[in-house]
Amino acid sequence: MSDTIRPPTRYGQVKQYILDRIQSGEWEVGCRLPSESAFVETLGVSRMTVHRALRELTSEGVVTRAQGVGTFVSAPSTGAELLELRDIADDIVASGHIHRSRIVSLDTIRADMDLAIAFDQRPGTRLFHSVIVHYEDDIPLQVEERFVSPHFAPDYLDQDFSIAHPHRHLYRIAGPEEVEHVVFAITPTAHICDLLELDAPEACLQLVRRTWVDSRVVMKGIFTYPGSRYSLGGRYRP
Amino acid sequence: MSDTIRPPTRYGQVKQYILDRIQSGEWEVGCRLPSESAFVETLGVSRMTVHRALRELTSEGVVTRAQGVGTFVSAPSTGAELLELRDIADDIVASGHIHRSRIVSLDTIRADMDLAIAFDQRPGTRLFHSVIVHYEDDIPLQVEERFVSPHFAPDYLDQDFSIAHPHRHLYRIAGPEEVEHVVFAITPTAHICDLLELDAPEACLQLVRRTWVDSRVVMKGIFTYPGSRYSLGGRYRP
DNA sequence: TGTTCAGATATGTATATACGTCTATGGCAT
DNA sequence: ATGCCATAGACGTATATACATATCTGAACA
Repeated sequence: MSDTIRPPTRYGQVKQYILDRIQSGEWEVGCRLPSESAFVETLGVSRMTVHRALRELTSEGVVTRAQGVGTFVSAPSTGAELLELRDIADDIVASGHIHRSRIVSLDTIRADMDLAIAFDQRPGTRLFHSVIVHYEDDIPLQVEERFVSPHFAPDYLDQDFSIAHPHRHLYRIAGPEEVEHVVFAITPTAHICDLLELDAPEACLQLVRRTWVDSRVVMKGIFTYPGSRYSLGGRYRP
Repeated sequence: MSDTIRPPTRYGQVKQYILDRIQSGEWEVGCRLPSESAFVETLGVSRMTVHRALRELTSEGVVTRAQGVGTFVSAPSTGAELLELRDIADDIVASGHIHRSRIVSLDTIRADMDLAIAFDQRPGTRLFHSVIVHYEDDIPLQVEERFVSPHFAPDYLDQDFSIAHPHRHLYRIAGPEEVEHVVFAITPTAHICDLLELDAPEACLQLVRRTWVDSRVVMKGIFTYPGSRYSLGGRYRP
């Protein structure tokens, strides 16, 4: 229905040039893209123009970049990526609302290779896996988290639970596709209604809104965090 | 808990400078910000740095800009802004899924001043107000829309409904706060389960994901679209 | 009185250039 | 072999400059 029109701006054209080659399969997932300087020579535009195109593609989740390394084609979103987020409790408190929370389940798990890379730990390290219902005022929001913490004590289990700061969290949620600007909305599901034993399902209807503040995708098994001790090894095809 | 640290980059400092003044009330909602050139003289940075700071603040919903006009402080998000989006049906088809839809309700309403400005119409103009359930494959997603269309015929009501292209749509959804990258996720609610007379609520649990592609906020009563016949008049305080 | 048009202003884009920072690599000394 | 270090490569940021485009304003004009 909608023809793919040629973008009017040059950085838009560079974006389209890259998207076309990813779409056609010429540049596969995990494949290293030409460097910014190479694009400059190939396309005859300035490096700032290339940089802007690549920066936008990064924020759109199409490519992943690392300073000193290069640019790589991201894996297409499966809808269940691991995203690193700020603490939800802080967000709720900072926005002037009352925060409570209740732990539904809390276990420890052993990190597989993906989680180990994501957390910059060794495989087999014990991580916490929790399902927590956060309340913004009285509105419930179920969040599944995996995190690692040396300060965690199991007797928090029956108390109000506020996740301390220095931990790194990975929230498994619906993942990003190509977008410019982000809002994340969750409506409590029927499942949550049952979980909380709410007899008035209408109380669930009010939207609980949370906002991403850091949406960098941790590409499972493909990419490491900046500063990670893990080398990229031979995973990429240059 | 979290101290506000001074951003390391200059454009980050410019962003913080502006955010501080908005936070302190020195620059109120609707207030016109200094021009890029003015920031250059005041802060002693280059215009490109100011431009990048303002561009990011725009994508974060903090300010609204218009070429040839200026930069203005956006209204804080109430969580229910009017956003202009691309057609959901197109998104579903373009992503390779099967699209169906069902109209739950369809009425006409009279445009109030806000809607009139948003649609670039006169107040009192008849608009359509619809509640439609879109299906991505078999996953339901309820969407409330307001739109104006000369081509619309009421006998679409019992058919499959695919919204044609030239219409302008305004989706009332959870609105943006400060974010960099956007994902929108909706889980079908208990209300939707009732609406669709699903007896297996577990079928509702699967996430329906949609992605924003155009998230420009239409500031109600404050801003007009580029190209609108409506002048800005004296609404702003320079 | 209403219209047209030129100029001023503000943002949008593009380039060239420079420097900073991070990472990977390979050589050298231990 | 192991560790240290210099270097090259790649991305991140910042500036100065120029031109393009959209909007508003006010003066000239019919």
